[in-house]
Amino acid sequence: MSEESRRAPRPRAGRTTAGRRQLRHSLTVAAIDLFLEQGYETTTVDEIASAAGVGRRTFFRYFRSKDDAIFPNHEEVLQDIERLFATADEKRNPVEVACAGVGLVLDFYLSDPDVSVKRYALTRTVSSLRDREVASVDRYQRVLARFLRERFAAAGDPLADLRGSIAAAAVAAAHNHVLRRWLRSGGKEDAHAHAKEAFQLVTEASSLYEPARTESDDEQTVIAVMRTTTSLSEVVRQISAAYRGDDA
Amino acid sequence: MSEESRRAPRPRAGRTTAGRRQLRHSLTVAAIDLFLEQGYETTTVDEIASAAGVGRRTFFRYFRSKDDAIFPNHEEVLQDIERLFATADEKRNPVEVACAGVGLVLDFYLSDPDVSVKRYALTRTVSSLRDREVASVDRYQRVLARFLRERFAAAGDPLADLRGSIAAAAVAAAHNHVLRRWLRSGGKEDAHAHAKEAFQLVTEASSLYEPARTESDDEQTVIAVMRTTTSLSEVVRQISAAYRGDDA
DNA sequence: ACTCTAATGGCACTCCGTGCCTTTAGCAAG
DNA sequence: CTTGCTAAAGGCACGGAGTGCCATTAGAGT
Repeated sequence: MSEESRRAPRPRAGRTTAGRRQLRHSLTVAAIDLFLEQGYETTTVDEIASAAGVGRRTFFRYFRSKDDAIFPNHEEVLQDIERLFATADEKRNPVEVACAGVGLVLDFYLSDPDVSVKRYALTRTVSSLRDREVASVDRYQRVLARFLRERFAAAGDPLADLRGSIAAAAVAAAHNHVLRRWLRSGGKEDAHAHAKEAFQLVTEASSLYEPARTESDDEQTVIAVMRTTTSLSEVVRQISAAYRGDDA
Repeated sequence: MSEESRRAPRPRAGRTTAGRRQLRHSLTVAAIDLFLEQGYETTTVDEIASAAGVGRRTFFRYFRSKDDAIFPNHEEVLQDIERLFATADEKRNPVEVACAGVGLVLDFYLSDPDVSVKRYALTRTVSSLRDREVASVDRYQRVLARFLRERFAAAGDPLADLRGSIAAAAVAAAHNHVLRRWLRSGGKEDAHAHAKEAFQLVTEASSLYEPARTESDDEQTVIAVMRTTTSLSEVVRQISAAYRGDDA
C-alpha cells in the first residue's frame, strides 16, 4: 500500500522547498500506514524514516516527536480563527461567531478525508494518540473561550467568564460531535448539514444569556400562551423570537 | 522543604500495605517539590526515587510514568460517579445528576488543597503536564456524556447524542471554571458556593431540552406576561417553573 | 530457626529525542 | 569547469524514560 513511499529514490540532501513539503507528506503517510499495519508502540521512528527513504535524524527535523507525524499543523487554523474573531462584527451573536470559528476546524478535517479517517482509527485505538487529539481540541476551546468571555464581558455580563467557558465548551462539543459522526461514516456524510443543525442548537441554548435590553424606548409587553404539552424549547424559541421583535 | 521525605529511613523490602500508601505519597511529594524547584524536564526519575529513599525501579512499580507521580488516581472517583449515575432517581433532571457527578471530582480536588494547588502551578507551566490534565478531564466528560445520552434517549429525544455531548461539555466546563478559580485563589475560596451557582446556570440552559410531557392528563395552559426589559433568562426561569408546576 | 511470599534494587536493553559534527547536493560567481 | 558557499541530510553518541529479568531481603507465619 505504501510501496511508492517505501522505495522512492529521493535526493539525499539539498532538498528544495517543494521537496520538503513532499517529504513531510511522505513521512506522514508512511507513519499512518505503519501504525495501522503493525501498531503504534511497536513501530519505531527508524522504520518510519526508512519507509520514507530518509534517516532517523531527518525524521526529527520534520516532526518534533513520533506522534507529531500523524497530526496536522493546527497553528494555521488557529490563526485563521483568531483573524475571524478579530474582524467579526461586534453586533453579531458571539456564539454564532464562535460556531463559524470551529467551522474552520471542521473544514480543515474535511479537506483531507482519507488522512482524517485513518487518523481517527488510530486515535480511537491508541490512548496516547487520543490524548494528543484531546489536547489539540482543548487548544481550540481555549481560543473560543477567550473570545466569548471578552464579548460577554463587553456586553456587561457579570458572569462573563463562566458563561464564556461554558459556551465555548458547548460549541466545541457540537463540533466534535459532528466531526466524529462524519469520521465514523468514513468521510461520506454531509458534515456541513449536521454542523448547521448542531450550531443552531447551541446558539439557541445560549440565547438565554443575552442581557436584557435596557436602552429600548419602545418598551413592550410580551404575552405567551401555551399548553403544557408544548415542548419547553419550542416555548423559548417563540418567546425569544418575540423578544427580538421578529414579529410572531 | 522535603527534608523528611528525602532522607526518610525506610525499610528496603517487605513493605506493608500501609507502608505502600505512605511511600506512594512520599514519592508524589518528592516529585512535586522537585518539579517546582528545578523544573519538570530537568528532573529525572532517579532524583525523585532517591529523594524518597528508594530505587529508580521501585518508582516505576508505583507509577506508570514520570508524570503519573503528581496526578491523582482518578479511577476511584470515576467509579464513584458511575455508581451515582447507576443509582440515581430516573425522574431527576439528568443534568442535575451529572452536576452531582462532577461535584465528586471537585470534592476530590478540595480534599487535598496543598497538592492540588501545587499541581496547578505545574500544569499551568509545563505543557506536557497540562495535556495530561486535559486528558483526565476528557475521561470524566466522556462518562458524563454517556450518561446524559442514555437519559436523553430514554426520554425519547431524537437528538439525544448531540444534546448529551453538549450538556456534558457544559457541565464539565462549569466544573473546570469553578475548580480553576478555586485553585487560583490558592485553595482559600468557597468553591461549593460557586459550584452551586455554576451548576444552576448550566441546568437552566439545558432545561430547554426537557421534552414535552405527553402523558399528563391535567393539561394546563401557561400564560407568561413580561416586559421586554426583563432578561430572557429570567423569562425562561419563570416559565420553566410554571411548567414543572412549581406554582407561580 | 526455617520457609514462603512479596516487595525491592540492580542490571541490561530498547527506544525516544537531541546535540554535534561531517558529508553532500544544489547554487552562484569566477 | 572549477571553486566556494549554504542548506539539508546522515551518522554518531549521549541522556533519560520505561521494561523484563533475576538476585536479594524483609517480614509473617510455622
